[in-house]
Amino acid sequence: MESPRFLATGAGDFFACLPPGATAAFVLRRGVAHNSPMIKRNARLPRLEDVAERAGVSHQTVSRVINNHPNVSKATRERVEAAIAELGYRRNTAARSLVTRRSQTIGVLASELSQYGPANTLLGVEQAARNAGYFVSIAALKSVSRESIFDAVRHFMDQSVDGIVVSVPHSETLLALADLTLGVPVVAVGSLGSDAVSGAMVDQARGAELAVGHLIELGHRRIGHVAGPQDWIDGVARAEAWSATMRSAGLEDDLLMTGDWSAGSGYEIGRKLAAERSATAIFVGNDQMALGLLRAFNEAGVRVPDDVSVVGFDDQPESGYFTPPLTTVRQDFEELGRRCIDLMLTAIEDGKGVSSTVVAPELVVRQSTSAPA
Amino acid sequence: MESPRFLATGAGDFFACLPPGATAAFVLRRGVAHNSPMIKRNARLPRLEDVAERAGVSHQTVSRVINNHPNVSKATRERVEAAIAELGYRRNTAARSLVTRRSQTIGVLASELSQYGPANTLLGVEQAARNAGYFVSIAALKSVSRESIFDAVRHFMDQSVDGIVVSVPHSETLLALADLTLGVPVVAVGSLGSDAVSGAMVDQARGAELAVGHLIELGHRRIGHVAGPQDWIDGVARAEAWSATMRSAGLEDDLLMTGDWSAGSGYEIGRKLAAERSATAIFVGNDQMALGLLRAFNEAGVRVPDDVSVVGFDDQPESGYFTPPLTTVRQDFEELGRRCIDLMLTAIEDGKGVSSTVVAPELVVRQSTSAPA
DNA sequence: GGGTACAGTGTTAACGTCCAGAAATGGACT
DNA sequence: AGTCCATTTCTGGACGTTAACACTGTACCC
Repeated sequence: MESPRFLATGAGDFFACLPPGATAAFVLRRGVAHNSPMIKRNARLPRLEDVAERAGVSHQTVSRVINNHPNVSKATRERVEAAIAELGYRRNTAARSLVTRRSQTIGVLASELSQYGPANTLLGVEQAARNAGYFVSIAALKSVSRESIFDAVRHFMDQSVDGIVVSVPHSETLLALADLTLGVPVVAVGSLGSDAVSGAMVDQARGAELAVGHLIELGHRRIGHVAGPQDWIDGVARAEAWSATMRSAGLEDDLLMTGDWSAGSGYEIGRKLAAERSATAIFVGNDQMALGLLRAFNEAGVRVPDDVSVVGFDDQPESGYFTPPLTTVRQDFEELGRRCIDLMLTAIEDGKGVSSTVVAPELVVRQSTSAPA
Repeated sequence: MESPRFLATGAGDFFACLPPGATAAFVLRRGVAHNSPMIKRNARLPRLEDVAERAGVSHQTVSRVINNHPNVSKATRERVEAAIAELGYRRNTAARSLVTRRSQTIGVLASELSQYGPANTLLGVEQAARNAGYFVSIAALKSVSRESIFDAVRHFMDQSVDGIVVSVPHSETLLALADLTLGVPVVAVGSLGSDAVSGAMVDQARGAELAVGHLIELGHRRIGHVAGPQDWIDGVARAEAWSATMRSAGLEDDLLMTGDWSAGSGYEIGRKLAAERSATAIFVGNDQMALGLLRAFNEAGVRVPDDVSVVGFDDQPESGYFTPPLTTVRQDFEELGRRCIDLMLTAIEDGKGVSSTVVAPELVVRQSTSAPA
């Protein structure tokens, strides 16, 4: 390695540009503008041809080795692998994707990322995708409009992603997507999808049923629901399941209010509820609105759970520390992400059609619910 | 357009494969496995050559148009632009990046994404990067270890990203990165960086000073601090600034406790504090731990703010709805992301060296603070 | 011994873009 | 008309990979 033709420190190392004998730390300390693009431009990474030369084979044979083709003799394979390790060769994604028309990238279209659910869904999706050897490109929407969705999709198509995961929790989004024929698989997460789009979701109906069932079992008869916005898939699903569960138990489903998921809207609704005192229990669409409710009740002197029971939805880490600790429905977002990528991979790799999968929720009973007075 | 050689519906449309006269929706409804990879393989998108043919120029001229080279006559440019629009041409990223050695992609290394701060930082970074015409690739770390950081960095290098944004809030991470010479710019977000890495951060010291200063002004003398973990950059910075502010006001800085950011740890510490009653005010490292504190105080009959004042840090959306509404320090994460991408772009495009930038925090006074009894 | 079969390898040609240099175009000036 | 220059346009490689096909040599069969 006296006069290397290209920059590579060997041993599979991708940290280039070290003068012989110097540690990486040394280089940084020297005050060299290591992050100037210069270095990158000067650097010439080893390519198939270089590996081939070193191993004494053709570049195609090297390609076979790195792609695990069967028709390579053991001896050759080992020689090539040694050469790869020595040179620290790494396959050039751009060249590969130019010729294969595959980018090994999955685009994730997300919104509401500052909320607990969507953020954790993203986490699960990213983990699963990277494990499967895919890159994850993200487009977060500040506001959900047809325009911004199309923008993001165009962005992804420019990148020629192999598939798009849509984690936008509005019903409208799915409709907007159904109008596109993209040429790549689309998987919705947090929705069952449609006849055209695969979907992975937590079973919202079952979750609501668990929550309302719990209240009914405790002996409540007047159970209200604070729904999320009705342009959200989850908002609708939970409201409908509340309604269905009430009716099948022979109870009235007339105490329906609608918030916007925020603690603020929960607070406003809570003030009204505290004044009316029409229900002995409230099933709230998410934990944040439940937090607002609790605050309003506390201010108005309504005791939870003695006067009114409250159940939330999500089980955020904080929910166990509300005043009082909140009974709620837990969603396993990581599992959700995993399922979603499973669907995506079968669609990309096996060319499978549309299908959906459902993750079971779980009721977590804490201290915000009890039998009615 | 009787027998198009490649699939494109014209009018800048990237939704391919429509038979003439059919709407996209129609195609989907037909039950065709639209998301099978088949369609993609069959599809042949227009390229420079196709546009050139249509406009009656050479492919190089088209290239000049899309890259805004000056030496193209107005007439030619218009003809080319028309052809581009008609064919719905979009530049092939892989081919471009193969030859330019630029991927137009920024890698974001993130962790703790389920927490408010990091999630919003990501949002800001993504927004700014996409606005600047970059793709955003994400690698989320489940656990922060040298191993997982190197994995993620290798992942990014395989993708040949043009730069890496590091949003991992542990001090250790920066150290791990300082040991690498990557050949691409690295910008830390949520840290000032080092002599080798640029950084953008919210001014934690100023934030803590605002919080503690507010309490001192109200007349408090015994002010405790519930710090975040001391392997977190923010945790250390806030604790140190609390200490410095106390001492420069001639007050003791001996009431220091350490939590782990969670409401749970805040609750535990809150129980101890409620028993001891050693402080008249507590500056808590983040809003979640403050929530735990409030709950512990409420259980123990300690009134906030009458008996003890509490200040948080972050200003999450819920914090205004705690019991009582929390006085806290707001961080503008979006602005933070913007600054971070600014640094990145100058590093990538102008080859500028290492620098850092600081975003000012803001004190939000609500009802959890008052003068001591 | 000539044929097939097939594992193992090499050769050549794409993929779609950008870059350098060459070539053409059109005035302005001799 | 011829020369020169500036502007505009074209031609011919790269870039690093994979795919298709061609070529060896060995094993095995009739």
